[in-house]
Amino acid sequence: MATLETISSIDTAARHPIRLVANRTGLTVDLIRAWEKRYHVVDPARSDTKRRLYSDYDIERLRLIRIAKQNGRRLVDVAPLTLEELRDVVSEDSRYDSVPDNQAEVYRPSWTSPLEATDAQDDIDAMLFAVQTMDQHRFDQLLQEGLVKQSLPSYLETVIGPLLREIGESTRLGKLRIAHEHMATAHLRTFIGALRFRETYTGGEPKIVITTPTGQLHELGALMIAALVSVDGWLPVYLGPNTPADEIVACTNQSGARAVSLSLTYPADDPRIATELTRLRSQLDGKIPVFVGGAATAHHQELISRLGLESPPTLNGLRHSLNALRDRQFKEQTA
Amino acid sequence: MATLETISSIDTAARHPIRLVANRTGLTVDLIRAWEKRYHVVDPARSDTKRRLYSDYDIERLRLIRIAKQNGRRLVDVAPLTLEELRDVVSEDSRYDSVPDNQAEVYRPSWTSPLEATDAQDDIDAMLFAVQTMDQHRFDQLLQEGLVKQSLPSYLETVIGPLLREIGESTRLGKLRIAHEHMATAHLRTFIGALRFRETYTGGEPKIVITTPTGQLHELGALMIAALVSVDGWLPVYLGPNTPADEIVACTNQSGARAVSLSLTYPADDPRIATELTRLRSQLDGKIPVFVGGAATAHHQELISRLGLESPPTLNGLRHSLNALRDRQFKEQTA
DNA sequence: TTTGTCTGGACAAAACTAGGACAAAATTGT
DNA sequence: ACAATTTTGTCCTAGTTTTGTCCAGACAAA
Repeated sequence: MATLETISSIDTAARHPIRLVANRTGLTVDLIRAWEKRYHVVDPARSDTKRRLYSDYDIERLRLIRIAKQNGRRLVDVAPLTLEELRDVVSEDSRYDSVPDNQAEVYRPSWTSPLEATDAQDDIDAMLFAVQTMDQHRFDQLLQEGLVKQSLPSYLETVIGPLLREIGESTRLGKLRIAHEHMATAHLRTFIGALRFRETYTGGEPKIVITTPTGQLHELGALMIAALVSVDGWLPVYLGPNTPADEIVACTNQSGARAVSLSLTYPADDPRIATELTRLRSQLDGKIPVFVGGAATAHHQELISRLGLESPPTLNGLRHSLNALRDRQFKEQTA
Repeated sequence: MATLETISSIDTAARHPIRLVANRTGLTVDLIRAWEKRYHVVDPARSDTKRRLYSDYDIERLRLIRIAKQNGRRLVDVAPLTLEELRDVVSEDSRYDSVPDNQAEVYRPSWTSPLEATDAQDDIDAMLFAVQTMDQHRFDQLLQEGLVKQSLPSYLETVIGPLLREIGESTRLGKLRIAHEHMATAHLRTFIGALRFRETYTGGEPKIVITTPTGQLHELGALMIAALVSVDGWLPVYLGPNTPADEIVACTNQSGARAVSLSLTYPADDPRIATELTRLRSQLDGKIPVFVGGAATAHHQELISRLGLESPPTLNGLRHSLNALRDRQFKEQTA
């Protein structure tokens, strides 16, 4: 029923200029015309002065075809499909390439990684420059543009994470003022926070409580985790920074969360970290795993292993553990 | 969805000269006239000597049309639309502004609720209930829906502000746990932060530095101000909470801001407030006004008047002061 | 007087169209 | 594995339409 509604809500009469179509689909104007010329991907109506006029239906088609191409389909194959067939193709593809695991990382062709590496560093440098010149608009723009280039997980890992470290470092060395760091942090808080809303919720997702323990005031790491796990179908219960251990426990119980993730960054040697982690682990249901990550994790390795907490070395490691956990719990549930 | 003002709150009295309209919309005087001549985009009233006199309604229209053009719309298509239709068009386009990079097809729930004028307190109660039950999704939904019913300024004043106070109060009284408050705060941080990006940026806006002084860790008040002033055509330079006075000064100078706004909430009796405000006022160019607001402002009235800071009693008071300031400075500029 | 706005028209830049060229990337054949 | 072929994105030219800016002379406001 929902699909019927959706289909009927597409206006086949609305007429949009090619520029708008390019904006919405992410294709270039040239490309849209080329596709039409070669494969009759769409057949837009014309104005009385021969300008192309597209319907919502056309736009949806083009968007889907772009996605199908990204998934490796050839234009010749998808061009003649109807909208419904396109949807099927796209949703089928999306089932497979969602989670690139660590091994796939290793098998990457050699030419990609140096290219991406320099690319990412260029982006980061541009962002740092925008911060230094207090060009907020440019900063936001760069953040937004960078996201289009790659998947959210790799973007967080290769751009946002390093950017945060460089900003912190530069401020410590006096290359940036505190005001610059503040501005950048505030914008990143907004940007990363907004990422979570790109995902849809069905209501059946397993929950994970994400926060930082008492004394840890930097929330961006935790927020990145929240954005990250929602990609993989978890529903983050995000509590912001500085949450006491017993509040984490209460929240986990009330929400029925299946896991907890904590971010530790600064100060690394705060003695409260040890007491809070210990209390958390002792009060929390033993079946619920506690993940810790962040720059300060290294200072507490001994404690972490003694308490039986998990500290995946990379974001991808965390994703992997969570996916395994979700699948395992799902099996137990249905068994 | 991106409703910033509702019709009822827009003054239809025609009184603005064309220069001011150009200033506020980011269009040139010539262009406004050309649009009127060719497409009847607006039909301003005239003075007895045939000068064009624009209403707030006209200005809002022109702003929206300018945005629609940026999104790729043709003037011929948008010119005949009503303000309501324009809003729909613009908000629809803005949904596609950033091209989704993932392959999952996302169906957004279609338009759900009829806009009924409910009491603000009902909304707040519903939000509090969502917080108490840790129903994040519902909470976000309520925040979003509430915004549709009224203009952003009145929404902040009548709903978000009181909601914040009630959450703080309830937590203090033990009706809510700290975890609830944290969750609500984190979501509100994301929500209000995202509001700023609904505004367009022409490059000509006067800037205002917005933050909280050292020791004041609650940023939501400041963030509300940032969202608020951007409605009126200011560009907020938002620094987050806890910024030392000399950093505020440095930032104001580097960005060329024309005003500073500080939010004081908790703790109200922190002695650093006095020292930081004093230092700020003494180091800052005397021509740049400093606005202070927030729950803790009442505790420092004497200091504020002694230093010559401004503390408008309401958000609307702040808006008026800023609008007056902008128009005054604009006149000086062109004189 | 000086500055700003008015009308109407002229002009130039930007955007779109059609057709085709070209090179990089992907696929196929040997 | 290598070369030939096809596919695909980008770019170019030249003609048209759309859109932004500018100008001139008259009048109004400061």
